[in-house]
Amino acid sequence: MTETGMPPAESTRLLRIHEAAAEVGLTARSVRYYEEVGLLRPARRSEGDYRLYDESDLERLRFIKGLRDDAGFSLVEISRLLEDEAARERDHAAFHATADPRERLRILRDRVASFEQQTQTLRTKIGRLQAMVDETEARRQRSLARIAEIEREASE
Amino acid sequence: MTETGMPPAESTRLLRIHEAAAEVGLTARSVRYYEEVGLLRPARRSEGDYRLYDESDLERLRFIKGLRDDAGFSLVEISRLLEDEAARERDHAAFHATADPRERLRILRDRVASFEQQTQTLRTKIGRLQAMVDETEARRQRSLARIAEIEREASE
DNA sequence: CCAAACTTTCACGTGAACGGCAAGGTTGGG
DNA sequence: CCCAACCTTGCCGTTCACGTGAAAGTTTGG
Repeated sequence: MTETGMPPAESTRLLRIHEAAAEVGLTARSVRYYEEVGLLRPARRSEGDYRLYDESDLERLRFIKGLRDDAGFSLVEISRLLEDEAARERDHAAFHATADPRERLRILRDRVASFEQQTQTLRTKIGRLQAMVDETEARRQRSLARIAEIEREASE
Repeated sequence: MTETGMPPAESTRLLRIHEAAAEVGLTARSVRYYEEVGLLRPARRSEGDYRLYDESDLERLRFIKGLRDDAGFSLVEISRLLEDEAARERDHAAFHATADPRERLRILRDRVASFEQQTQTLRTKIGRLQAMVDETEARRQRSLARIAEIEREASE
């Protein structure tokens, strides 16, 4: 009996909350909190009610952390962005539930629209940041101009 | 005596806190708070101790609001970015205090370095947002590919 | 099978970023 | 000079995003 012990070599390895949190750079408390406020659907549970996370959960956590830290979105804003994500997941299920190509096309087109909405939100933010960069650049240029001026005067 | 009443036709008109706040889209409470935590140097005061703001104060407030709302920086982060700004202002004073071209050049070069630091911080943030856009774009592309696939199958 | 290490829920605590109110002083038009 | 409409400094309240126990149950290596 050399090959009996392994539970079906599961899809992906399941992590408990501290492992999962560490993996994506969060704390267990944050992860529970995100579930509490509805950013995450309730996680799967072990026999003894421990939360278990798979790779797709980690991806979602990374996405949330990215929006929070990198983009500076509030959890409410993230929640709005993730509603689209949730809709996409529902669509994903619906997609596999039907074999009708017309229906499948409709679902996919919705997904595309949803992605476009998301990039739009992000690009708006990028645009505002870029405006600030431009302004700072302009001020830098003015300083450079004054430097040049002084150097010109000095060389006369 | 037709031209006596005007107090020196001041540099720029001075606004009281509510006017100034409204002008830049903040609340008076926030402005006082920003002063309290050191984001703003204490404002000038009127005879009766009312805070008075000029155009340069408004610029600073707009800058803070931009970092807060557009960039999503915390006040602590903004504070760090504004330390540079404060240094620039000190330099500005020092600049006008000296007539030595060599000294003036040094001050201006510091300013330029400070601006470059600031754009660097903002660009880092833009980069992270761009990465998220790219990822979303990639997912959109995959959906488009599947749409094309289904349409191809349908046309056979 | 037992102890150490992890987990659960519940509940209260905390720092950031203000909101709102009270009790007073200031300004400016009439 | 007066009064309505502003402002001042406290100071307590609130929301968000968690931190930090406490008390109890679960997992796992030895």
